Amino acid sequence: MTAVSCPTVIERPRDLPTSMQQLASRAQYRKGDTIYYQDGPAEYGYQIVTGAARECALQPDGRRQVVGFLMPGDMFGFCTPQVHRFSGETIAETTTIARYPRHRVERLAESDPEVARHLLQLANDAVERLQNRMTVLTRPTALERVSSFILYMTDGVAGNANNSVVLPMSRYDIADYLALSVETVSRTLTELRQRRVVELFSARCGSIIDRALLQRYSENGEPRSHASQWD
Amino acid sequence: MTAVSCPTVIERPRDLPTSMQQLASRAQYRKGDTIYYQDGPAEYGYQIVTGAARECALQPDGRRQVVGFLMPGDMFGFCTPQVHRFSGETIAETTTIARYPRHRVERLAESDPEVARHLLQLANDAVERLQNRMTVLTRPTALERVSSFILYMTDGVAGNANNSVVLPMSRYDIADYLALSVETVSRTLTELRQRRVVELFSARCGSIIDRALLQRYSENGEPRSHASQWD
DNA sequence: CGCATCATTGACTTCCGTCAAAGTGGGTGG
DNA sequence: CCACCCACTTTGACGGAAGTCAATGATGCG
Repeated sequence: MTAVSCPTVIERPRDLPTSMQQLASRAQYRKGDTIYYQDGPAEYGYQIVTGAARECALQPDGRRQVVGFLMPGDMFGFCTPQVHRFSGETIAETTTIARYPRHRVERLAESDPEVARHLLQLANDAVERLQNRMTVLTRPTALERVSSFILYMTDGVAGNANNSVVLPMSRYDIADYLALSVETVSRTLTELRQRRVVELFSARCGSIIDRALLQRYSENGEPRSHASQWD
Repeated sequence: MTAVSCPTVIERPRDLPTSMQQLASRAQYRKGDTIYYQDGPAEYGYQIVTGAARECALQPDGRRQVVGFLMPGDMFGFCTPQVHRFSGETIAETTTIARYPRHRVERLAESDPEVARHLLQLANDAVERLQNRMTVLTRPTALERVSSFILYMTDGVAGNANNSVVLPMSRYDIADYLALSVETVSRTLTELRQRRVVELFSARCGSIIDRALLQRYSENGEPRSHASQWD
């Protein structure tokens, strides 16, 4: 069972009030489609039905951050000001997404406390996603970041009791998520493979061989913190 | 006026509904006091009245992250599950904080849509704080991170039209916020001082000499992103 | 006045980013 | 069906930036 210790609390399943579900419409996307644009109007909230997506932030200097990955069941685009802070883009070859008109959801929330509670919950989820990434970004070494990431991608994924790893996103996406160069991501994966901690059947699909070790790697590196000067 | 481009949208002022304000009680803290504990019950939300505080995450391996700094007007501890993900600790010698019982606020939100809206807004603020830090953490060089940080600490601070910089927190706090070593933070500040971009009257107090340059430093470094493979 | 905490500086080493090049695989069109 | 192409992935060599270790300065509080 090995209770997972750190950043990997994911919120995949979500039971919505039917009053809210009824507002949804579905849309099909193909790989690389933009669901919504950064700085564009935030008219809808979304939920992945099948496939996968990513949230990106394009910075003024042209750099790209991948802020989070979205898997089936994940909801996103609800906790945002009038204008999207990120863009949402599909990753998987074909992705189905349920779309909720935000203003109607919000109107519903005014009268239905249960819906309001769910909206707050969605905000919490968004915070959690961000915090997951932050945790990973504070790890000083590439080995720790990549290890964390692999664990993150296996834990909490629906129907994944075993140790299989599926990476729907490219190495570039991973690199921009972990704030590393592609080369470093690739090298680190190779190293994990050579150390027989994971095995990869193909570039994007494999399994964990030694989960405990991976866990240790992800928390590895000597403490470099300056905790509690005042007890 | 040089519109600030990037990570520095802060949300200092906050007009709360009086129905919510009436729930508040005040408390005095001294430097280093813990306002609430990570993994402890989240019974209250808070607002800094005077002084300053930090949110910290202690990781299982013993490392500390400083997740964010809280200045007068900032609200925090509202957007959290039953249990605090962070701890909250005061930084300033004496800090006054308004305390809102969460369950009463939430109960109020069930009947008062305006309060509910404010709660969502607070979630947005939390997201914004996290995203500020994330933006900074993705900057590859220490110069960029420290420059961003200085700008972050001057922009949006109430009543700071000028270029004065006040750093209520220690170098260690800054280091744990930027995920750098203390030495690197110190060295980088020294370098900024030598290049006459900032001046420091004391370790924690100074002013910006060349804001434009600081801005450039904070966005410096060649793009290292892998944007839009599929345009 | 003295100690403890915080801050700075220096020397050395390691890790990662950059540049460059080769390898892989899947999809499309001939 | 095959071949080509393009996007993606991997690997290698090199240099620079930041972490670590160690020591010295500053500052503030008792």
